[in-house]
Amino acid sequence: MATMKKTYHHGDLASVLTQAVRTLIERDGAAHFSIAEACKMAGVSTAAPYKHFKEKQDILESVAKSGFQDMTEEMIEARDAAGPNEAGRAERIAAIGKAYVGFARKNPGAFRLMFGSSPNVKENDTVHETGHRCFSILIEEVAAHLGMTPDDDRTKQLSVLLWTFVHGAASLEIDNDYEAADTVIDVDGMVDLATYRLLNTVN
Amino acid sequence: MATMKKTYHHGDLASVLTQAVRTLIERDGAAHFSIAEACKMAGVSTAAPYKHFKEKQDILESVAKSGFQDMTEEMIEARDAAGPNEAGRAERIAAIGKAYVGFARKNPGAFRLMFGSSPNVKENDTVHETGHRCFSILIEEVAAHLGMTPDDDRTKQLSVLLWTFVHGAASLEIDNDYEAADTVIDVDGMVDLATYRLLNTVN
DNA sequence: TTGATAAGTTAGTGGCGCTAACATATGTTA
DNA sequence: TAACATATGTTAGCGCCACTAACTTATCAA
Repeated sequence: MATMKKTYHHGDLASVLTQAVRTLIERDGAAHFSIAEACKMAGVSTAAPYKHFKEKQDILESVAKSGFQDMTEEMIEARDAAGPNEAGRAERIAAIGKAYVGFARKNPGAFRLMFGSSPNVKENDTVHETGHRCFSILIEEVAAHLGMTPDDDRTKQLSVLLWTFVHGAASLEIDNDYEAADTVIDVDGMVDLATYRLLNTVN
Repeated sequence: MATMKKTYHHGDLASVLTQAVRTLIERDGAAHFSIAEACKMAGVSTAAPYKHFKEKQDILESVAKSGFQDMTEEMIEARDAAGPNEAGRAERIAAIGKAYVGFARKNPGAFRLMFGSSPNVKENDTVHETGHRCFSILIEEVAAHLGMTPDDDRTKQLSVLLWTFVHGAASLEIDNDYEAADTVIDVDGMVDLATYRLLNTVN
Protein backbone atom coordinates (compact mmCIF):
# COMPACT_ATOMS: atom_id res chain seq x y z
CA MET A 1 0.00 0.00 0.00
CA ALA A 2 2.73 2.41 0.90
CA THR A 3 4.25 2.44 -2.56
CA MET A 4 1.06 2.86 -4.61
CA LYS A 5 1.09 5.77 -6.98
CA LYS A 6 -0.88 7.44 -9.73
CA THR A 7 -3.88 5.23 -9.12
CA TYR A 8 -7.34 6.65 -8.83
CA HIS A 9 -7.43 5.40 -5.30
CA HIS A 10 -4.92 6.99 -3.03
CA GLY A 11 -4.04 3.83 -1.15
CA ASP A 12 -3.52 5.02 2.38
CA LEU A 13 -5.26 8.35 2.63
CA ALA A 14 -6.34 8.11 6.27
CA SER A 15 -2.82 7.89 7.63
CA VAL A 16 -1.37 10.33 5.10
CA LEU A 17 -4.04 12.84 6.11
CA THR A 18 -3.42 12.25 9.81
CA GLN A 19 0.25 12.97 9.29
CA ALA A 20 -0.46 16.08 7.21
CA VAL A 21 -2.82 17.35 9.88
CA ARG A 22 -0.24 16.75 12.55
CA THR A 23 2.22 18.86 10.59
CA LEU A 24 -0.31 21.63 10.11
CA ILE A 25 -1.29 21.55 13.78
CA GLU A 26 2.30 22.27 14.73
CA ARG A 27 2.31 25.19 12.33
CA ASP A 28 -1.13 26.69 12.93
CA GLY A 29 -2.44 25.17 16.14
CA ALA A 30 -5.25 22.66 16.45
CA ALA A 31 -7.83 25.41 16.23
CA HIS A 32 -6.71 27.04 13.02
CA PHE A 33 -5.47 24.38 10.67
CA SER A 34 -7.73 23.64 7.73
CA ILE A 35 -8.69 20.29 6.29
CA ALA A 36 -8.58 21.91 2.88
CA GLU A 37 -4.86 22.55 3.21
CA ALA A 38 -4.20 19.02 4.45
CA CYS A 39 -5.98 17.83 1.31
CA LYS A 40 -3.68 19.90 -0.89
CA MET A 41 -0.69 18.35 0.87
CA ALA A 42 -2.08 14.89 0.28
CA GLY A 43 -3.03 15.70 -3.32
CA VAL A 44 -6.71 14.90 -3.03
CA SER A 45 -9.93 16.86 -3.26
CA THR A 46 -11.45 18.53 -0.23
CA ALA A 47 -14.24 15.99 -0.15
CA ALA A 48 -11.97 12.95 0.04
CA PRO A 49 -11.40 12.97 3.83
CA TYR A 50 -15.08 12.37 4.44
CA LYS A 51 -14.77 8.84 3.10
CA HIS A 52 -12.48 8.10 6.06
CA PHE A 53 -13.53 10.50 8.80
CA LYS A 54 -17.02 11.61 9.73
CA GLU A 55 -15.87 15.11 10.60
CA LYS A 56 -12.86 17.29 11.42
CA GLN A 57 -13.04 16.21 15.04
CA ASP A 58 -12.39 12.59 14.07
CA ILE A 59 -9.11 13.50 12.40
CA LEU A 60 -8.05 15.37 15.52
CA GLU A 61 -8.83 12.36 17.65
CA SER A 62 -6.66 10.27 15.38
CA VAL A 63 -3.84 12.78 15.83
CA ALA A 64 -4.28 12.87 19.62
CA LYS A 65 -4.12 9.11 19.84
CA SER A 66 -0.87 8.96 17.91
CA GLY A 67 0.47 11.73 20.13
CA PHE A 68 -0.25 9.79 23.31
CA GLN A 69 1.44 6.75 21.84
CA ASP A 70 4.58 8.73 21.03
CA MET A 71 4.61 10.35 24.45
CA THR A 72 4.27 7.00 26.20
CA GLU A 73 7.19 5.61 24.23
CA GLU A 74 9.40 8.56 25.06
CA MET A 75 8.55 8.40 28.74
CA ILE A 76 9.38 4.69 28.92
CA GLU A 77 12.65 5.24 27.14
CA ALA A 78 13.66 8.10 29.43
CA ARG A 79 12.65 6.12 32.52
CA ASP A 80 14.71 3.09 31.52
CA ALA A 81 17.74 5.24 30.77
CA ALA A 82 17.62 6.73 34.27
CA GLY A 83 18.83 3.67 36.12
CA PRO A 84 17.13 1.47 38.69
CA ASN A 85 14.32 2.45 41.00
CA GLU A 86 15.90 2.20 44.43
CA ALA A 87 14.91 3.64 47.78
CA GLY A 88 15.47 7.38 47.91
CA ARG A 89 16.20 7.71 44.20
CA ALA A 90 13.89 10.09 42.35
CA GLU A 91 15.77 10.02 39.05
CA ARG A 92 13.40 7.72 37.20
CA ILE A 93 10.37 9.78 38.20
CA ALA A 94 12.13 13.00 37.27
CA ALA A 95 13.13 11.45 33.94
CA ILE A 96 9.49 10.70 33.17
CA GLY A 97 8.61 14.29 33.98
CA LYS A 98 11.35 15.67 31.78
CA ALA A 99 10.23 13.40 28.94
CA TYR A 100 6.72 14.80 29.38
CA VAL A 101 7.98 18.35 29.04
CA GLY A 102 10.28 17.31 26.21
CA PHE A 103 7.38 15.87 24.24
CA ALA A 104 5.43 19.10 24.67
CA ARG A 105 8.46 21.09 23.53
CA LYS A 106 8.81 19.03 20.36
CA ASN A 107 5.07 18.71 19.66
CA PRO A 108 3.36 21.75 21.17
CA GLY A 109 0.37 21.57 18.85
CA ALA A 110 -0.26 17.90 19.54
CA PHE A 111 0.29 18.44 23.26
CA ARG A 112 -2.35 21.17 23.43
CA LEU A 113 -4.71 19.00 21.47
CA MET A 114 -4.14 16.00 23.74
CA PHE A 115 -4.74 17.87 27.00
CA GLY A 116 -6.87 20.82 25.95
CA SER A 117 -10.61 20.86 25.66
CA SER A 118 -11.38 22.85 22.59
CA PRO A 119 -11.74 20.67 20.69
CA ASN A 120 -12.30 18.00 23.29
CA VAL A 121 -10.80 14.80 21.92
CA LYS A 122 -10.71 12.95 25.23
CA GLU A 123 -14.31 11.82 25.14
CA ASN A 124 -13.32 9.48 22.36
CA ASP A 125 -12.88 6.10 24.03
CA THR A 126 -9.66 5.04 22.35
CA VAL A 127 -8.05 8.44 22.97
CA HIS A 128 -9.12 8.25 26.60
CA GLU A 129 -7.68 4.79 26.95
CA THR A 130 -4.39 5.70 25.28
CA GLY A 131 -4.05 8.68 27.60
CA HIS A 132 -4.79 6.52 30.59
CA ARG A 133 -2.05 4.09 29.63
CA CYS A 134 0.34 7.03 29.34
CA PHE A 135 -0.47 8.20 32.87
CA SER A 136 0.00 4.69 34.23
CA ILE A 137 3.73 4.89 33.43
CA LEU A 138 4.05 7.52 36.14
CA ILE A 139 1.67 5.73 38.50
CA GLU A 140 3.73 2.54 38.39
CA GLU A 141 6.94 4.34 39.09
CA VAL A 142 5.49 6.25 42.02
CA ALA A 143 4.00 3.05 43.39
CA ALA A 144 7.39 1.36 43.31
CA HIS A 145 8.98 4.41 44.90
CA LEU A 146 6.48 4.41 47.76
CA GLY A 147 6.45 0.63 48.08
CA MET A 148 2.69 0.68 47.55
CA THR A 149 0.38 -0.66 44.87
CA PRO A 150 -0.63 1.41 41.84
CA ASP A 151 -4.21 1.23 43.09
CA ASP A 152 -3.45 2.75 46.47
CA ASP A 153 -4.93 6.21 46.69
CA ARG A 154 -1.74 7.60 48.21
CA THR A 155 0.06 6.48 45.07
CA LYS A 156 -2.49 8.22 42.87
CA GLN A 157 -2.51 11.42 44.91
CA LEU A 158 1.26 11.77 44.79
CA SER A 159 1.33 10.98 41.09
CA VAL A 160 -1.23 13.67 40.43
CA LEU A 161 0.85 16.13 42.44
CA LEU A 162 3.89 15.42 40.29
CA TRP A 163 1.89 15.43 37.08
CA THR A 164 0.42 18.81 37.96
CA PHE A 165 3.85 20.36 38.19
CA VAL A 166 5.22 18.99 34.93
CA HIS A 167 2.02 19.85 33.13
CA GLY A 168 2.34 23.42 34.31
CA ALA A 169 5.97 23.51 33.21
CA ALA A 170 5.14 22.12 29.78
CA SER A 171 2.22 24.48 29.29
CA LEU A 172 3.99 27.63 30.41
CA GLU A 173 7.03 26.80 28.31
CA ILE A 174 5.27 26.09 25.02
CA ASP A 175 2.95 29.08 25.41
CA ASN A 176 5.90 31.39 26.06
CA ASP A 177 4.47 32.45 29.39
CA TYR A 178 7.76 32.18 31.27
CA GLU A 179 8.78 35.29 29.41
CA ALA A 180 6.76 37.26 31.97
CA ALA A 181 9.22 36.22 34.68
CA ASP A 182 12.06 38.27 33.17
CA THR A 183 14.72 35.74 34.07
CA VAL A 184 16.41 32.74 32.54
CA ILE A 185 14.54 29.57 33.37
CA ASP A 186 15.96 26.05 33.28
CA VAL A 187 12.78 24.04 32.98
CA ASP A 188 14.43 20.63 33.23
CA GLY A 189 16.28 21.74 36.34
CA MET A 190 13.00 22.95 37.80
CA VAL A 191 11.43 19.56 37.17
CA ASP A 192 14.31 17.89 39.02
CA LEU A 193 13.95 20.23 41.96
CA ALA A 194 10.18 20.05 42.12
CA THR A 195 10.19 16.26 41.85
CA TYR A 196 12.56 16.05 44.76
CA ARG A 197 10.58 18.45 46.92
CA LEU A 198 7.14 17.14 46.05
CA LEU A 199 8.17 13.53 46.68
CA ASN A 200 9.56 14.50 50.05
CA THR A 201 8.33 11.68 52.29
CA VAL A 202 4.78 10.37 52.32
CA ASN A 203 1.82 12.66 52.62
CA MET B 1 -24.13 56.53 27.21
CA ALA B 2 -25.33 53.42 28.96
CA THR B 3 -28.99 54.32 28.65
CA MET B 4 -29.03 55.28 24.97
CA LYS B 5 -31.49 53.39 22.86
CA LYS B 6 -33.03 53.22 19.42
CA THR B 7 -30.53 55.64 17.96
CA TYR B 8 -28.67 54.95 14.77
CA HIS B 9 -25.46 55.00 16.72
CA HIS B 10 -25.16 52.29 19.29
CA GLY B 11 -23.45 54.39 21.91
CA ASP B 12 -20.99 52.03 23.50
CA LEU B 13 -20.48 49.21 21.04
CA ALA B 14 -16.85 48.46 21.85
CA SER B 15 -17.48 47.50 25.46
CA VAL B 16 -20.79 45.79 24.73
CA LEU B 17 -19.03 43.68 22.10
CA THR B 18 -16.15 42.87 24.43
CA GLN B 19 -18.59 41.64 27.04
CA ALA B 20 -20.55 39.61 24.48
CA VAL B 21 -17.34 38.04 23.26
CA ARG B 22 -16.29 37.18 26.79
CA THR B 23 -19.61 35.40 27.28
CA LEU B 24 -19.24 33.51 24.01
CA ILE B 25 -15.65 32.58 24.81
CA GLU B 26 -16.81 30.86 27.98
CA ARG B 27 -19.40 28.97 25.98
CA ASP B 28 -17.43 28.07 22.83
CA GLY B 29 -13.77 28.66 23.64
CA ALA B 30 -11.60 31.44 22.28
CA ALA B 31 -11.00 29.51 19.10
CA HIS B 32 -14.57 28.84 18.09
CA PHE B 33 -16.65 31.84 19.03
CA SER B 34 -17.83 33.94 16.11
CA ILE B 35 -17.90 37.68 15.80
CA ALA B 36 -21.11 37.29 13.85
CA GLU B 37 -22.87 35.86 16.89
CA ALA B 38 -21.51 38.56 19.16
CA CYS B 39 -22.96 41.06 16.68
CA LYS B 40 -26.38 39.42 16.95
CA MET B 41 -26.17 39.67 20.73
CA ALA B 42 -25.30 43.36 20.48
CA GLY B 43 -27.96 43.98 17.84
CA VAL B 44 -25.66 45.34 15.15
CA SER B 45 -24.57 44.25 11.71
CA THR B 46 -21.55 42.01 11.21
CA ALA B 47 -19.56 44.89 9.80
CA ALA B 48 -20.01 47.18 12.79
CA PRO B 49 -17.15 45.79 14.95
CA TYR B 50 -14.62 46.87 12.36
CA LYS B 51 -15.24 50.52 13.22
CA HIS B 52 -13.84 49.76 16.69
CA PHE B 53 -11.43 46.87 16.21
CA LYS B 54 -9.07 46.25 13.33
CA GLU B 55 -9.60 42.50 13.48
CA LYS B 56 -10.89 39.62 15.61
CA GLN B 57 -7.55 39.42 17.39
CA ASP B 58 -8.01 42.95 18.75
CA ILE B 59 -11.26 42.00 20.45
CA LEU B 60 -9.55 39.01 22.04
CA GLU B 61 -6.77 41.21 23.34
CA SER B 62 -9.35 43.47 24.89
CA VAL B 63 -10.90 40.43 26.58
CA ALA B 64 -7.52 39.14 27.80
CA LYS B 65 -6.65 42.46 29.33
CA SER B 66 -9.91 42.62 31.28
CA GLY B 67 -9.27 39.03 32.39
CA PHE B 68 -5.84 39.86 33.81
CA GLN B 69 -7.31 42.82 35.65
CA ASP B 70 -9.98 40.64 37.24
CA MET B 71 -7.46 37.97 38.18
CA THR B 72 -5.14 40.49 39.78
CA GLU B 73 -7.99 41.88 41.90
CA GLU B 74 -9.01 38.44 43.07
CA MET B 75 -5.45 37.49 43.97
CA ILE B 76 -4.99 40.65 46.00
CA GLU B 77 -8.26 40.10 47.82
CA ALA B 78 -7.42 36.49 48.65
CA ARG B 79 -3.93 37.42 49.81
CA ASP B 80 -5.20 40.14 52.14
CA ALA B 81 -7.79 37.80 53.61
CA ALA B 82 -5.11 35.26 54.48
CA GLY B 83 -3.53 37.18 57.32
CA PRO B 84 -0.06 38.66 57.75
CA ASN B 85 3.08 37.53 56.02
CA GLU B 86 5.21 36.25 58.88
CA ALA B 87 8.23 33.97 58.98
CA GLY B 88 7.27 30.39 58.25
CA ARG B 89 3.72 31.21 57.18
CA ALA B 90 2.87 30.15 53.65
CA GLU B 91 -0.84 30.97 53.83
CA ARG B 92 -0.70 34.19 51.85
CA ILE B 93 1.25 32.58 49.04
CA ALA B 94 -1.07 29.59 49.00
CA ALA B 95 -4.05 31.96 48.95
CA ILE B 96 -2.71 33.65 45.84
CA GLY B 97 -2.30 30.26 44.21
CA LYS B 98 -5.83 29.20 45.09
CA ALA B 99 -7.16 32.49 43.73
CA TYR B 100 -5.29 31.76 40.50
CA VAL B 101 -6.93 28.36 40.20
CA GLY B 102 -10.26 29.84 41.27
CA PHE B 103 -10.15 32.42 38.51
CA ALA B 104 -9.46 29.70 35.96
CA ARG B 105 -12.35 27.67 37.32
CA LYS B 106 -14.76 30.57 36.97
CA ASN B 107 -13.39 31.86 33.65
CA PRO B 108 -11.87 28.91 31.81
CA GLY B 109 -12.26 30.48 28.38
CA ALA B 110 -10.62 33.72 29.42
CA PHE B 111 -7.88 31.83 31.28
CA ARG B 112 -6.95 29.81 28.19
CA LEU B 113 -6.97 32.95 26.14
CA MET B 114 -4.74 34.81 28.60
CA PHE B 115 -2.09 32.10 28.86
CA GLY B 116 -2.47 30.18 25.63
CA SER B 117 -0.82 31.02 22.36
CA SER B 118 -3.43 30.41 19.72
CA PRO B 119 -4.40 33.11 19.37
CA ASN B 120 -1.39 34.78 20.92
CA VAL B 121 -2.65 37.88 22.68
CA LYS B 122 0.44 38.42 24.81
CA GLU B 123 2.42 40.21 22.15
CA ASN B 124 0.06 43.11 22.60
CA ASP B 125 1.92 45.55 24.84
CA THR B 126 -0.92 46.45 27.19
CA VAL B 127 -1.89 42.80 27.61
CA HIS B 128 1.73 41.92 28.32
CA GLU B 129 2.00 44.69 30.87
CA THR B 130 -1.25 43.77 32.60
CA GLY B 131 -0.08 40.17 32.84
CA HIS B 132 3.25 41.27 34.22
CA ARG B 133 1.53 43.26 36.95
CA CYS B 134 -0.51 40.19 37.83
CA PHE B 135 2.62 38.06 38.25
CA SER B 136 4.22 40.71 40.43
CA ILE B 137 1.62 40.04 43.14
CA LEU B 138 3.18 36.65 43.65
CA ILE B 139 6.74 37.96 43.29
CA GLU B 140 6.26 40.50 46.05
CA GLU B 141 4.84 37.95 48.41
CA VAL B 142 7.64 35.49 47.80
CA ALA B 143 10.20 38.26 48.23
CA ALA B 144 8.74 39.14 51.63
CA HIS B 145 8.65 35.48 52.58
CA LEU B 146 12.31 35.01 51.72
CA GLY B 147 13.39 38.36 53.12
CA MET B 148 14.82 39.25 49.72
CA THR B 149 14.04 41.88 47.10
CA PRO B 150 11.60 41.21 44.26
CA ASP B 151 14.49 41.68 41.85
CA ASP B 152 16.62 38.97 43.41
CA ASP B 153 16.87 36.02 41.07
CA ARG B 154 16.22 33.58 43.91
CA THR B 155 12.91 35.33 44.47
CA LYS B 156 12.02 34.99 40.82
CA GLN B 157 13.09 31.36 40.55
CA LEU B 158 11.01 30.31 43.55
CA SER B 159 8.04 32.32 42.30
CA VAL B 160 8.24 30.58 38.95
CA LEU B 161 8.37 27.20 40.69
CA LEU B 162 5.17 27.99 42.57
CA TRP B 163 3.49 29.50 39.53
CA THR B 164 4.29 26.40 37.52
CA PHE B 165 2.41 24.20 39.95
CA VAL B 166 -0.73 26.30 40.19
CA HIS B 167 -0.78 26.79 36.45
CA GLY B 168 -0.67 23.04 35.99
CA ALA B 169 -3.45 22.61 38.52
CA ALA B 170 -5.63 25.23 36.85
CA SER B 171 -5.03 23.82 33.37
CA LEU B 172 -5.63 20.20 34.26
CA GLU B 173 -8.76 21.06 36.18
CA ILE B 174 -10.49 23.21 33.58
CA ASP B 175 -9.60 20.81 30.78
CA ASN B 176 -11.02 17.86 32.72
CA ASP B 177 -7.70 16.03 32.58
CA TYR B 178 -7.75 14.96 36.22
CA GLU B 179 -10.45 12.53 35.21
CA ALA B 180 -7.68 10.27 33.93
CA ALA B 181 -6.44 9.79 37.50
CA ASP B 182 -9.57 7.86 38.51
CA THR B 183 -9.65 9.31 42.01
CA VAL B 184 -11.18 12.25 43.82
CA ILE B 185 -8.91 15.26 43.69
CA ASP B 186 -8.99 18.23 46.06
CA VAL B 187 -7.23 20.82 43.95
CA ASP B 188 -7.16 23.53 46.62
CA GLY B 189 -5.72 21.05 49.09
CA MET B 190 -3.07 20.12 46.56
CA VAL B 191 -2.12 23.75 46.14
CA ASP B 192 -1.69 24.07 49.91
CA LEU B 193 0.47 20.97 50.06
CA ALA B 194 2.56 21.85 47.02
CA THR B 195 3.09 25.41 48.21
CA TYR B 196 4.38 24.14 51.52
CA ARG B 197 6.70 21.58 49.95
CA LEU B 198 7.99 23.78 47.16
CA LEU B 199 8.73 26.65 49.51
CA ASN B 200 10.67 24.35 51.80
CA THR B 201 13.83 26.37 52.59
CA VAL B 202 15.79 28.32 50.05
CA ASN B 203 17.05 26.83 46.83
C1' DT C 1 -17.61 -11.84 -15.68
C1' DT C 2 -20.21 -9.44 -12.88
C1' DG C 3 -21.95 -6.85 -9.25
C1' DA C 4 -21.41 -4.87 -4.61
C1' DT C 5 -18.74 -1.74 -2.25
C1' DA C 6 -14.84 1.26 -1.22
C1' DA C 7 -12.83 5.44 -2.35
C1' DG C 8 -12.25 8.94 -5.23
C1' DT C 9 -14.46 13.28 -8.05
C1' DT C 10 -17.14 17.90 -9.02
C1' DA C 11 -20.48 21.13 -7.72
C1' DG C 12 -22.82 23.46 -4.37
C1' DT C 13 -24.58 25.26 0.47
C1' DG C 14 -24.32 28.10 4.36
C1' DG C 15 -21.36 30.39 7.68
C1' DC C 16 -17.39 32.88 8.59
C1' DG C 17 -13.86 37.14 8.74
C1' DC C 18 -13.26 41.04 6.52
C1' DT C 19 -13.64 45.02 2.97
C1' DA C 20 -15.75 48.60 -0.02
C1' DA C 21 -19.05 51.82 -0.79
C1' DC C 22 -22.56 54.20 1.07
C1' DA C 23 -25.74 56.44 4.82
C1' DT C 24 -26.62 58.80 9.00
C1' DA C 25 -25.69 60.93 13.31
C1' DT C 26 -22.69 64.13 16.02
C1' DG C 27 -20.00 68.08 17.06
C1' DT C 28 -17.26 72.13 15.69
C1' DT C 29 -16.79 76.28 13.45
C1' DA C 30 -18.22 80.20 10.37
C1' DT D 1 -28.21 78.45 12.30
C1' DA D 2 -25.87 76.25 8.31
C1' DA D 3 -22.42 73.45 6.71
C1' DC D 4 -18.69 70.50 6.84
C1' DA D 5 -15.68 66.85 8.97
C1' DT D 6 -15.73 62.83 11.31
C1' DA D 7 -17.45 58.92 13.87
C1' DT D 8 -20.26 55.09 13.52
C1' DG D 9 -23.61 52.72 11.53
C1' DT D 10 -25.55 49.99 6.98
C1' DT D 11 -25.81 46.60 2.81
C1' DA D 12 -23.49 43.86 -0.57
C1' DG D 13 -20.08 40.97 -1.71
C1' DC D 14 -15.38 38.31 -1.75
C1' DG D 15 -12.77 34.30 -0.70
C1' DC D 16 -12.13 30.53 2.45
C1' DC D 17 -13.87 26.95 5.11
C1' DA D 18 -16.49 22.42 6.75
C1' DC D 19 -19.44 19.51 4.99
C1' DT D 20 -23.03 17.15 1.65
C1' DA D 21 -25.14 15.17 -2.60
C1' DA D 22 -24.69 12.97 -6.71
C1' DC D 23 -21.75 10.88 -9.62
C1' DT D 24 -17.48 8.01 -11.25
C1' DT D 25 -13.95 4.70 -10.97
C1' DA D 26 -11.32 1.06 -8.84
C1' DT D 27 -11.20 -3.22 -6.16
C1' DC D 28 -12.48 -7.64 -4.62
C1' DA D 29 -15.32 -11.61 -3.95
C1' DA D 30 -18.80 -14.78 -5.90
